[in-house]
Amino acid sequence: MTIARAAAGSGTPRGRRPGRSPGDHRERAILATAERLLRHRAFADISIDDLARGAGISRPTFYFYFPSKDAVLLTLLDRVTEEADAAAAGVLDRVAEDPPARWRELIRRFHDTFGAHRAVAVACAQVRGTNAEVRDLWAAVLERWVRCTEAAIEAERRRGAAPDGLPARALAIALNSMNERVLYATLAGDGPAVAEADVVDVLLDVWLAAIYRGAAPPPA
Amino acid sequence: MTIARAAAGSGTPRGRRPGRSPGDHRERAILATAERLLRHRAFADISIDDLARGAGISRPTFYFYFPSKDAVLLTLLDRVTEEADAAAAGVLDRVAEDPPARWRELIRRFHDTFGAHRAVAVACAQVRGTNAEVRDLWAAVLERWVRCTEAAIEAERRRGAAPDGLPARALAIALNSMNERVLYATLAGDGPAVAEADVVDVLLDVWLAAIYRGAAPPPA
DNA sequence: CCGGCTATCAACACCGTGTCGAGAATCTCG
DNA sequence: CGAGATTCTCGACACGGTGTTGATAGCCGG
Repeated sequence: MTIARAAAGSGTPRGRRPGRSPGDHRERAILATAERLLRHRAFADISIDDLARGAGISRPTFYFYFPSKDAVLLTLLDRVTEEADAAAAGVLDRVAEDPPARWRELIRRFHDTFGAHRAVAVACAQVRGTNAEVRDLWAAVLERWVRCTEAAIEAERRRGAAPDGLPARALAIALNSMNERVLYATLAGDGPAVAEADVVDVLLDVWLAAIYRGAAPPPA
Repeated sequence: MTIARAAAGSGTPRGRRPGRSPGDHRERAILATAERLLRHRAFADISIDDLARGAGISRPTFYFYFPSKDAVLLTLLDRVTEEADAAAAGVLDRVAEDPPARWRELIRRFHDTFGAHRAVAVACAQVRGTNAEVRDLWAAVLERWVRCTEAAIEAERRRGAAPDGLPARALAIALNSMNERVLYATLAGDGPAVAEADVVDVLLDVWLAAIYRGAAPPPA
């Protein structure tokens, strides 16, 4: 299964045609300001006024481009998850060629993508608690990844590389949830965390143990 | 290692002597109101006025008992984690007697405790993003559990029941993080989740695979 | 050159938080 | 008992952030 986006689109929020208009420039400026401020301040500590001023407009004008502060973050999240999807695309289709290397590649790419946008990732994790749209978007993204993982585990089982055991879906949920939480703790430095240099290998180790049960998986 | 609380105390917030005073009654009323309202509304949607009215006092009077809305939740969280600590206490000291049963018992007790107070648990998870005190308290609690897990894994390795591999601390962090996230998703019904009836066994399965690597652990 | 779309902002209404200062109720001890 | 401290209470206020309204300015096509 290849990761494919379900046209979550959400393109330009207001009724302007996409392309080269003065308003398009402003919209980008707001998004850039948000990502910039997020590097030094928590999302809750950034006001709409900060975003507007950073983009060189007044607060009411902000509302011409986005319906709320949360919508800005949602757009940012959408971009990042799109990037992560692209980075992960196809990796799992070739798991059998060299299982440990492929699984590692998958985990590493997620780590790299979210590491490159950690300000956005951290802000989304923080806001997910209070904002239903962010929560739902993230849930949908995670669901896609869970399904990919599930399909790959089942494929490994079919070719006899992985033993049966837990339902593939339950296992896929547990492993992806672990990755989310561990990666977040590492990137945000929040709570007990694994060192950033080790985190990919630690996660990989648990994935392989849970999927293959100690038996070294044979390449196809 | 037995779980022991580090006297996080935080007892009565204002300068009253603990015991049977009219103010003590009010304080309990506020806490009870918070836990009750949390069952039907998100924490962010509950105002200090709601809490005050629920406890039969005015908003300014609320501030006599708690410095903020978040402080109420913090007190609630402190209670629940205390309960979880008590439930988990000692279980890991006897892992070797019957490893699968003991590890399962540990996971099940956490599940039961947080399941019994899911409104508080869910609210804390949501607020952790924006409130440093809740985040820090939770981080400290998790750190204790990680250390217990770590010690138990090392003990299993010393007696030859578990093979060497990942540093015990890294493994303990990964597994506890997985539990936190998966349990939260299940209790809150947020995102891809394992059915509540299965969640303990799913988590246990990954723990055993990661710790013992497919080799059935011998009892002492 | 006019009607409609894009874009802008000052001013306003609203809501929740937290503080202040003035009290009432209760307790303590000479 | 009653004077002084302490516990407890709330009306009224100041503040800061959100989202809306209505008026206005540029711009582009017909």
